[in-house]
Amino acid sequence: MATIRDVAEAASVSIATVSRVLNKKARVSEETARRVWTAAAELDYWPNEAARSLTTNQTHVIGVLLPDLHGEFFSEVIRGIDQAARESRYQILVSSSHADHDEVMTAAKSMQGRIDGLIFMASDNGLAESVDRIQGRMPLVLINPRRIVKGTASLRIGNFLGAREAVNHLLRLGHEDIAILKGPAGNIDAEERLRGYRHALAAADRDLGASREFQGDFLEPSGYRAAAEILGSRRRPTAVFACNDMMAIALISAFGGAGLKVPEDIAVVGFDDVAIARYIHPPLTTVRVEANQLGQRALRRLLAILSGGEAEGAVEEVLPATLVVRESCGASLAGYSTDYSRRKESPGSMPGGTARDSDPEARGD
Amino acid sequence: MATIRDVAEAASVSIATVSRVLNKKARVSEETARRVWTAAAELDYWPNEAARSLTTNQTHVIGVLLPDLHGEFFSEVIRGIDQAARESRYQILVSSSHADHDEVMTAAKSMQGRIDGLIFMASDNGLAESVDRIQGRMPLVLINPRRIVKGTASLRIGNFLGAREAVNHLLRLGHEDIAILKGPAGNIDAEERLRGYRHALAAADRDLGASREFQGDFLEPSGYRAAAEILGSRRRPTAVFACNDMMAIALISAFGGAGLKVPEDIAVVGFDDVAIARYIHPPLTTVRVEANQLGQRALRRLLAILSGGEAEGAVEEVLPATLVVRESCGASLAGYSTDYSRRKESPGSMPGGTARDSDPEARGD
DNA sequence: TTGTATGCGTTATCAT
DNA sequence: ATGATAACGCATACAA
Repeated sequence: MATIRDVAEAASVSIATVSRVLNKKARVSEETARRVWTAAAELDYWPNEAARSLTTNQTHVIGVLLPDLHGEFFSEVIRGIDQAARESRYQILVSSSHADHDEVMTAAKSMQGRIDGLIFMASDNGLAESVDRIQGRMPLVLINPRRIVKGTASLRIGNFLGAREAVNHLLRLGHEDIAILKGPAGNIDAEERLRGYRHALAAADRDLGASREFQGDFLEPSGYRAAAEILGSRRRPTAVFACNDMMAIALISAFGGAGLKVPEDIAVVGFDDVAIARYIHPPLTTVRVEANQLGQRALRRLLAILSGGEAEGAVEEVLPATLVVRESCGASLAGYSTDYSRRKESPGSMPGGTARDSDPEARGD
Repeated sequence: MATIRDVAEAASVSIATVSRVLNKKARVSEETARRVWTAAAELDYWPNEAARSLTTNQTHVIGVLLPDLHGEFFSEVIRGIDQAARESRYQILVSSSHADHDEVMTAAKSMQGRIDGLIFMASDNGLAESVDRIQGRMPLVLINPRRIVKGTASLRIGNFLGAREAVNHLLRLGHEDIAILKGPAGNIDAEERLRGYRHALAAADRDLGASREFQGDFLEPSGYRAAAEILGSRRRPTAVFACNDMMAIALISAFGGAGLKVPEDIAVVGFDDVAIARYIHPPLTTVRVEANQLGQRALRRLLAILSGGEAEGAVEEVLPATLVVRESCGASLAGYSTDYSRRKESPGSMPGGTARDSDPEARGD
C-alpha cells in the first residue's frame, strides 16, 4: 500500500507538503496542491489512521462496552449510538458479552489508544470496580449504572416511575389482585421495576404477599413457565405486570392457549414497547422505553465532554418511561386503540413519569 | 498516562526489556521480569494499541460495514460477528447506514490502519464499485453480495430455495391462489424471495398474473397497507407469502381486525423466523434464517483468510433457509405446533433447502 | 510556500 | 539477558 512518502515522491514534494494538502491545514500553492491530489489519486493513497491518531492524539472512534448484544433493547441502544456517531463522523469500536470485571478490563485495555472516549453499559452487579479503574483514563459515559459514580456522566431509564405508572393504571381500572412477573435477579432494570410495582401497591394499601411475585428472566420461555404457575395458583390474579414485553407476550400466548381471554379474564401489561407490541393480539399495553434515544444521547453526551464543554452539574440524566395504553388491559382510551403507526403516539398526552420527576425516581427510595 | 518509557524508568530497565516482558517474547531474568510487572501495575500502565499496531502491522480488530442496523436481522448478524470475534479476542469496528458508494468509501478509508480485515454487507444496488475499490487493500468477506466478485469470499442466505419451499408448502396444502407480499425494490433478498415464489408457481403451472403480487418494504406498516389491498381485491387469495415476518405479522393482525381467521379464511407464511414468530397467534409458519450464524461464519471465514489458510475454491457459501411449520397455514404437523422452546426444532427433520442444493440456488436462474 | 527534522508509543534488530 | 536505536506512518514546529 502506498504511504505518504510514495505520494510525496510521485508529486515531487516533501511529505510535509502532502500532509498539508490532504489535511488542508496550511496554505499551499495551487499548482503543487494539484500535483499532490493527482498523485494521491493515482496511487489510491489511503492515510493510515492508526499512525495519524498517534500524532494527533485523537481517533474519531468511540468505544462501546456492553454486557451483551442480545434482545431488541441492546441492539436499539447500539443503533442509537451508531446513528449519532455517524452524524458526527465517528465510528464505534464495540465489545460485548462481558460477564465479569476481568473481561471488561481486558476489553477496555485493548481499546486504549484507539478510542477518544468510552460508553460503558454496566447494568449488572460487580462492574462498579471496572468503572473506577477506567475512570480518569478516558472520557466516560455510563448507561444504566448500578450506582452513581462521582463526576461521571450517566444516562438511565426511568424504570421506577414507568413501572409505578403501569401498576397505577391497573389499579385505576379496578384491579385488586395484581401479580408481577419479575426480571432476572441482580439486574438493575428488573430491580427498579419491581420497586415501582411494590411502591404503587403499597401506596394503594395493597397486600405485598410474596405469592404475587413470580420469577422470570426477561426471556420468553420464563413467561410460559410463569403462566403455568400463575394459572396453578389457588387465587388467580386478575392482572399481571410483566417486567418486559417478551415475557408479557409469552404470557398472553400461554393464557390464550389455556382458554383464558386477555384482557377479559386477565389483564397483562408489559415494559419496553418493542416493535411488535402493537401487532400482537390484543395489542399490548406497555411502558415505552426509548432505547434508541438512550444510545443517541449517550454518544452526544460523550462528544460534549470531548469538546470540553461539559458542565459539572446534572451529570445524571434520566430518560422517561411512558405508559402506552393499548388493549391488553381492557382500557382502550379513545384514540389509542386504532393507532398502528409506529412510534407516533404523542408522549405528551399520556400519563407517566418524566425526567423532571427526579425525586421519586431516585434510587434506593 | 504512563507510557512504556515510564515503566522502564520505574523498573530501571530499558524500554526494550519492558516490551519483552509484557509480550513474553524473549527470555528475561526472573528478577527483572518481576520488577517490570510491579512497575507496570504500580503505574497502571496500558499499552497504546494504536502505536502497537503500527509496528506489528496487525490490530486484532475487524471492520464491519453495514447498510443499516435496523431490524432484527441486522442486529443478529452483528451479534453473530461479535460473538465469534470475542472467541478469538477480536473486536469489531462498526460503521453502518451507508446509502451510497461515496459514504461507504469514506467509512472504509477511515478504517485503514485500524483493522485487519473487513466484513462488508453490500446487499443493495450500486455498491459493487465499492467492493472493487476495497478489494486488494485488505482481506474482505462479503455478506449477501448482489453479484459474486472473483476471488472474494462471500456468504449469503438461501433465499431462493427458502421461498420456493414456503410456496411449495402452500401448494401442497391445496392452495390455488397464492399471493406474495414483496420486499423493497432493489433489495437482493427481496428479489431472490420473489424469484423463489415465481419459480414454485411456474413449476406448478400456476398463473403468474401481476395482480397477485403486492408491494411491501419489509416494515410493518406496509403489511397493513397490503392487507387492505388484498382484502379489497375482487378475487381474494387463499394464502399470502410475505417476504419477511414483520409484514406477515402485520398481515395477520390486519386480517384479524377485518374479521378474517388465519389460517381458516386465509393462510399466511413469513420469512426470517424472528424471535416472536412462534408467540403470536396463530404461531407463524415461516422460513428460518440463521442471521446469527451468518455473522459468526463471516467472521470465522475472515479469520481463516487472515491466517493464510484460505482455499481458493468454494469462495461462496450459502446458508440454508429452512421452512418451519407452525399454525398460520393450517398445517400443524405433529410435534411442531406445541413447540415453544426457542430455536429447538431439529432442522434435519424439516423440508427445505440446504446448502448442498447449490444448483437451484444459483442466482439469475 | 516549502522542506527538514522531531516526536507520537510501540516492536524489532542489532549489538553487547 | 539486556540496552541502544531504527523503523512504523504520519503531523507539525521550525528553518529556509
